[in-house]
Amino acid sequence: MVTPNIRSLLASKEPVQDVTVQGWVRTRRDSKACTFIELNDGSCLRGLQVVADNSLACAELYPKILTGASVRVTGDLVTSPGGKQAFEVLAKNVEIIGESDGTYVLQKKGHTPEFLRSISHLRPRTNLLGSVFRVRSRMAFAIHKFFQEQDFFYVHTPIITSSDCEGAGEMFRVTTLPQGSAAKPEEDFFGKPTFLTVSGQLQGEVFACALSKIYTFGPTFRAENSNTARHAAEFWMIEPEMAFYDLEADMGLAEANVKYLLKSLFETCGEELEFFNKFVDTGLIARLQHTLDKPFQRVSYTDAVDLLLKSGRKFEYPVEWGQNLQSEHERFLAEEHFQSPVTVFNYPRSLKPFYMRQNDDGRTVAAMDVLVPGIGEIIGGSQREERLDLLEQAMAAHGLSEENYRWYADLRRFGTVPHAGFGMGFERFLMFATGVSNIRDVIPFARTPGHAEF
RNA sequence: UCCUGAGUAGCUCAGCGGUAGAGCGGGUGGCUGUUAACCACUAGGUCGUAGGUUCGAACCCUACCUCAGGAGCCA
Repeated sequence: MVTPNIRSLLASKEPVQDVTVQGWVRTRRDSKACTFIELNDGSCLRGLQVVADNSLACAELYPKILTGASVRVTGDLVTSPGGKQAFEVLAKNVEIIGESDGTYVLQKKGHTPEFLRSISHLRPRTNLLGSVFRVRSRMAFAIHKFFQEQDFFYVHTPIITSSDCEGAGEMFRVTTLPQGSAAKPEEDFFGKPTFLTVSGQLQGEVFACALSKIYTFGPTFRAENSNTARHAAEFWMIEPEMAFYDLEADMGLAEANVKYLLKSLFETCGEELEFFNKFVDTGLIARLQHTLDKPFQRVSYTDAVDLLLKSGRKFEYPVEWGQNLQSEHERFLAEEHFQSPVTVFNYPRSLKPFYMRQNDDGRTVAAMDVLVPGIGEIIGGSQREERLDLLEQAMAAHGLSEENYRWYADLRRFGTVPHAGFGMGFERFLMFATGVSNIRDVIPFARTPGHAEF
């Protein structure tokens, strides 16, 4: 039996006879002649009010209908005399599918995100996490739409890899050898050391140099001991890679991508946005609207350093050409100076990985980072070095073996083309889109140092 | 990994050297087309763990554990 979800019932234009609805009880209130059940099935933020008269045969069950119980209700969808909802279901029968008892920890009062993290198996039933995960699903779909509408092909790059996307971070080892084994890597399952991927970029380049425009969208793993609200050991990344794109075109695509997603967010997640704006971050909708309406600011790394030096601001870390921009510097640029997302480009060569394209000045590479207020870096990308001789020099300078990266150099050896791409952290984007300030609350089951529950 | 702060009832918190508290949630009763319903009663706690100081410690000190915020690394 398939029953209509609450979302579709609440969208009804008129009363409907004989409906069956199923869901979980958020709360029950007794009245003299009837009981009121607030029913939610996760199909939307709002719940459906069920009114069950005490004269029904099922009335003896009412005391057992506690918060968290699952019930099946048959009745009529009628206009509600109460002020807080247009429709309600006047029950003819209420059936308990699964009971709940007084030990069910979710109350109708607010819970802290920290407590909800300790019950990851129940937290999707809350308004906050339910909203986050509905948004997550719709944004994932919008990402595919954005790229597919522009003739990008979705490529499934490997999860297990033997190549290190240098500069992306520490890797998790994948092995079938017993713990503490002294066996050589040649004796391992794959005959060589293998790892969980830190990026699909290098393999993405293979396909961009064949299908022209591709994207990957999948899980990524970093074994960094990072303990912050913005890092997870397992996260999802969107990585487009485009042949015949230069850095300018790359930056343009990154901006268009973010704006497309925000437009889709406003169109498909209105209720959730209102909820976040009310309970999570009161400046959220205004900030997203501003991001959508205004062009992203662009500034070269060199100009950004000048801006920081001339700001008259005292920073904890000194600003110096050739040094990484620190969090406080990025925050100053995005939150105070530009007060909007800002794309910083042309970073010092010494700060970046081997595959980024060297600029004519000899000291910078065609790299770019998109910084957004409140989160910091949300996108990192570059034009790739397409000139074989320069790529080989860079590999040598980074101490990479020619043999391991021969396949990568082959892309330049045979029909090389200018190409570029970027990576966007999906969870970072969701934090920006929802105002939720901890990455652990925008991913269903967070993996962070010391934590891999479920 | 470093710095800072916090751990008291199922949840959110008050108490900060002298008998362990409230609201919500649970139970019982009442009232009521209610909507974070309301009213009364009630059950529920080795005050994170282990040491120490003190006549006396939830409170002061030390170590450890856990969590949070910030930093580094990055997406």
